[in-house]
Amino acid sequence: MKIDSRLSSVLHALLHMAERGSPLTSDELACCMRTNPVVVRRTMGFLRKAGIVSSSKGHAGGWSITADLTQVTLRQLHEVLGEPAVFAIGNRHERPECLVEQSVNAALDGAFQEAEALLLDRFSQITLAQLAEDFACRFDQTRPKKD
Amino acid sequence: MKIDSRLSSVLHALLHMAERGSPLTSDELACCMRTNPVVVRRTMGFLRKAGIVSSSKGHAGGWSITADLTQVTLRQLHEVLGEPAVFAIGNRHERPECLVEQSVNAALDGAFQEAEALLLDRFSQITLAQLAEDFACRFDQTRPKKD
DNA sequence: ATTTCACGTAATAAATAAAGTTACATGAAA
DNA sequence: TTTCATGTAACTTTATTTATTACGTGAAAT
Repeated sequence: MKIDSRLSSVLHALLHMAERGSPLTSDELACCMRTNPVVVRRTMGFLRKAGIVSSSKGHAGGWSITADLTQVTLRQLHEVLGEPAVFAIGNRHERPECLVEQSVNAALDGAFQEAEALLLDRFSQITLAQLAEDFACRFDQTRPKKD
Repeated sequence: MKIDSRLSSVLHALLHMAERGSPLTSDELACCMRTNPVVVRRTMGFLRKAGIVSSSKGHAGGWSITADLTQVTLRQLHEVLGEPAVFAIGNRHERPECLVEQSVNAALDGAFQEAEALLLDRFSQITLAQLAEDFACRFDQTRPKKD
């Protein structure tokens, strides 16, 4: 199953942008995410439309964060990316005529909806600022002698 | 994203088999599941290896349930099918060197693990017998005049 | 016996969707 | 006016699931 890693990708990009003050180009982001600059532009375009980042052309251009890191949650980013399907498993037919299949779907849907609600709730409780702080801790731990 | 609907499929098949006393052929199952008999045999083969169903060749052959419907849970079936990946979204790289990406992964993994645990817990609480009963209710509701 | 039926399985093809790539237009700064 | 960087369309690649074809095995009916 090929999974959608765009949320992971944009988070990675956003944190790098938060670390660096000046704009990062699509090529730079593509390099640290091991992907292609066009893919970066395509994906970051969703965030631009949502006002989370801005892009500028020409010399010293690139991508910058415009939103407040404490206000952007993972859930918002998930929505901005078009709320892609969360699950890789699911019903064979969405609206079956067969009563047997309707029972099966009802049972599975109930479980999936609960799990998705939990996931989105967790996503809504994590902000970019928290991730940036977590990164700062990890970074400090790699330089234990700095006292 | 192409989702794995095998769990849905085998549940559908198992309930049809529970309704009917005699064995159902792969062609019959394929017909009601709108798929191919070879796909049915391939998927049901996992359940046969797990001792949930048996198959017989020749005239009047086909698939039968051997397990107790009250003992088979959706979680067991999920395991029998090889515990396929639950989520369609995930990390870009599983073990990144980049500290930024490690922070991102840690946050996402935590949420995913909680949601998966909830889903599997729900799955473990639903038995084939419960689904069969749910179907019986739906069936009765389509024949309200029967008294 | 032998014909029919149905599963078992390998090998291959088709379908699907994300990701990657190419190409070129737009616009800003040096 | 040259260089740099984004914006986007179109196309290709890649990975994976599902579907299909083909043939083998074995059980039951005639």
